Amino acid sequence: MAKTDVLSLAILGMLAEQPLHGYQIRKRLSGELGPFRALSYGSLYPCLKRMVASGYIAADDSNSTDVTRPGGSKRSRIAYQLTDAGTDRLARELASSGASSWDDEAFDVRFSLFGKTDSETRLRILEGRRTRLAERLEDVAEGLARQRDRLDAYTAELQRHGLERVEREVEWLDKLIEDERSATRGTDHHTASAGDK
Amino acid sequence: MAKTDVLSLAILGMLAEQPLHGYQIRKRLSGELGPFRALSYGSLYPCLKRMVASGYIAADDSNSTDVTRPGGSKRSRIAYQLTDAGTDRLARELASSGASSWDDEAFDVRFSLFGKTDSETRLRILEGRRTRLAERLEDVAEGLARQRDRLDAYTAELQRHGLERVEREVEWLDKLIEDERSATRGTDHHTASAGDK
DNA sequence: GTTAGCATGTAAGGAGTTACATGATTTT
DNA sequence: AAAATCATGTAACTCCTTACATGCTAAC
Repeated sequence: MAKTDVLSLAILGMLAEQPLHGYQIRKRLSGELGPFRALSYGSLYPCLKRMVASGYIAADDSNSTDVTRPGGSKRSRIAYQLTDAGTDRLARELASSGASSWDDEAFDVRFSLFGKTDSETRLRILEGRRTRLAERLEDVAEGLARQRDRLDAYTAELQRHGLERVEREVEWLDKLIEDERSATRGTDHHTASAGDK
Repeated sequence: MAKTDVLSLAILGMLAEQPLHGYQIRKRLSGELGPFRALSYGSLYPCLKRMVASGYIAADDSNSTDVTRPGGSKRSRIAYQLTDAGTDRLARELASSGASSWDDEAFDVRFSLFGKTDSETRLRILEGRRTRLAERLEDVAEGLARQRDRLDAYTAELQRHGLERVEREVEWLDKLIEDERSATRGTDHHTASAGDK
């Protein structure tokens, strides 16, 4: 288990704020995470089903308050909400930078949940992501050096642009890391910081 | 058919320069396209197989020049090269901005083949890509406006950063488009052009 | 002589998409 | 009353990765 697929984590985080039904989850997910992620229903509903089966969320199919029809089959709108197990699961997930939060997608989801994450973990994730990008940078630079001559102008430009993009993301991370550190110094530092490690 | 999967296009383009064997193709592919694409063998070899079956490439399993062994089974190193059909296919693919070249991945591959693409097609692809990104920009801006209040600081920052990234890519494309246009005016325009700039 | 890297492949499976199929509710 | 949009779901398929399985060749 523990193989937290990214989607279910995002859903857990979303349901922590309020119960939602599938259709709403999809819209928010699409909006919340950058210009990415158009997530299809064919992906979402089976995931919700699995999560119900695992006991992390409960389907509240109350067609409810208005039982005019004998068959009672209005059927639309199934609201999902976190169970206790789901709340636990989310808390555990949020506390550890567990199953690789460094991939592009996983990082975005983790980052969008930073509001519910403690500052130590935030820092760990930001630094992990930074390390990962720095490695990529090295790989590319190395690759470039090895085959420099064989590259036509367009391929070289593509490389340059890709490199630039990653460099900018590293700068972004550096800024965030710095902010995080100064915020920590200011506020919730509980153990004295004297020292070594 | 016609459903040009990206990988096979990249391979066609690569083999147009020289015959290569699978292992080499993979290394180049990994290097050539930005910091992306680590492409596994489990993906590559079946694709090569399909392409052989379709007649676009030929497998030259010559263990050849050195037939000391009676069984002749050295087996390593299968060089692939374009067939006539493959050359045709590549030419057709390169001439049309066919099956959506606007996705992130497809665009990168198409761009890396710009050296073999005529300038009209180059322009069409660059502009198509630009349009696609501008649309995304609109979608995000709209989404942002609609839910502005419900966003915590981190999610908002993620959005902002995503937006910035796309904006930069649009700028990059604008620069390329401009270059492409002025190059066209300068050189391969057969109606004269005494240039200013 | 053993490790590291070159070289080819297959099988199982994950994660998602498209297309389909259905029906309720709101807006025009 | 028609059209748009809300709402849920399934089945088939695509594309890719991981893990496995094999063997050659160069370097240390």
